[in-house]
Amino acid sequence: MKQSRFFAKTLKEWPKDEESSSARFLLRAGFIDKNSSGVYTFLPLGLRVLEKTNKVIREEMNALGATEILMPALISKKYWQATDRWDVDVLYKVKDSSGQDYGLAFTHEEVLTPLVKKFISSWRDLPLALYQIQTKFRDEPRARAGLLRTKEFVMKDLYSFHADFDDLENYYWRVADAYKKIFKRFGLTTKMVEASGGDFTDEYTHEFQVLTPSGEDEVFYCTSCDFAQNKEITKAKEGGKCPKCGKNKIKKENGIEVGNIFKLGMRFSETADLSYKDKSGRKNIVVTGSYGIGSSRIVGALAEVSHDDKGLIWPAESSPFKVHLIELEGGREQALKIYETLQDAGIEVLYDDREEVSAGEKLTDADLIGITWRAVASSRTASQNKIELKARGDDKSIMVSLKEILNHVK
RNA sequence: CGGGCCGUAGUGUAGCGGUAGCACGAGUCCUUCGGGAGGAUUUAGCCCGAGUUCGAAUCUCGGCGGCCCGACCA
Repeated sequence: MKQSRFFAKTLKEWPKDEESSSARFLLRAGFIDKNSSGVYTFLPLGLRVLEKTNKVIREEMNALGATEILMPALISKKYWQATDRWDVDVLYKVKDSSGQDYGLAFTHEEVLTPLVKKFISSWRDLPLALYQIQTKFRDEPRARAGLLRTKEFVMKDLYSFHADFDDLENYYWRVADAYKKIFKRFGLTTKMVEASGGDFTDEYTHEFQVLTPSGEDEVFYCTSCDFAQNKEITKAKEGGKCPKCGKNKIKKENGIEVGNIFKLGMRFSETADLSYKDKSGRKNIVVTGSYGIGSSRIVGALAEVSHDDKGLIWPAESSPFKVHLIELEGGREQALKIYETLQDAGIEVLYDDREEVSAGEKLTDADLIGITWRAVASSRTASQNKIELKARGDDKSIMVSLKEILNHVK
């Protein structure tokens, strides 16, 4: 992709009013554009990061044996009434021209449960796991911090259906492992934290929290064992005794919730009469679980956690491009050759071919955008017949040949 | 939804009752070219409404919008 033709521009100034560093960087570097409070456009750079995020999530969901579907966002009132959720505060309500009421989905149990009812009848149909990656709407009383809390956001939601609680339990922990793997691939360090199940279950649920001072949740965890609980439910105190291992190693930190997993049990299936016939022909209620990952929020969390004073630093799996190729004075011929070579090798490259843009500006932009690898071609590098290669997080660059560059960045 | 701060060219700001200015951006031309270049020239603005006043970007009230704190957060 040639940058001269790319729909993205960095801003010379910091966006005014924004305090959250992820919002400041994502806006200034041209990843997103604010349309109104809590509502954003994903510009090409931001969209690429979002798609990378979704790609990783898809791979891990498919590995769990889950199947992808896409449900509607516009949901007729009757579905919300069936679960008694037409009047929840976060539901956006709309009317069509004939006066029909709809709610914009903030979650999809209402759609999913009646859907699978049409498909599940026998023990042979279970277990079943379906997921989607889709835009959710929530009438947040207070959007904040760029992509971290928005009114419209992209979320992966997975729902599983089981013959009994044992099977749910087993699957639940498999999903937990998949989640850990996903966040690890993003380079995000997360804590799996016990939290309240809200209206859904008396049992604890688990949240995946990225620990950072700017997170809006508070997490109490033990530095000696794996105990971790959300402030909402914990009895642990900072510096106090760990209820699990007994040591005085409780620490308090803020976190960004990037995922959660729920054992719904029979909460929705019972009221919806979602059931199956077991091997002896007896009717049983289906046991369910639901599992979410906020993929647009992950983009925000990555920006929040991974940057320096010059700009963003994308981990390899999230970077909008693999290589940012910077052409400086006298580097045209060399740059074109690298560009072609990388493209032929299937490596995504953003080629800064802009003319009449100063070297300083190009390099500053590259730091701001934060693509994992930066390659510079100039008269200086051309004379040595090498390319200057630098990882965004590193101070030092190395001189490599055209062949070597492929080994480094692939 | 309570509280606070704030709305001036595309962006960032100055003006604090009396001719709306600066920088960046964008356009044109010349010179530059390894860390947001220099000169010339052009372009573009007071969130909306009411009130006070001879006169309002400026004061008052209302609305709308943004950010932050809190409440809320399937």
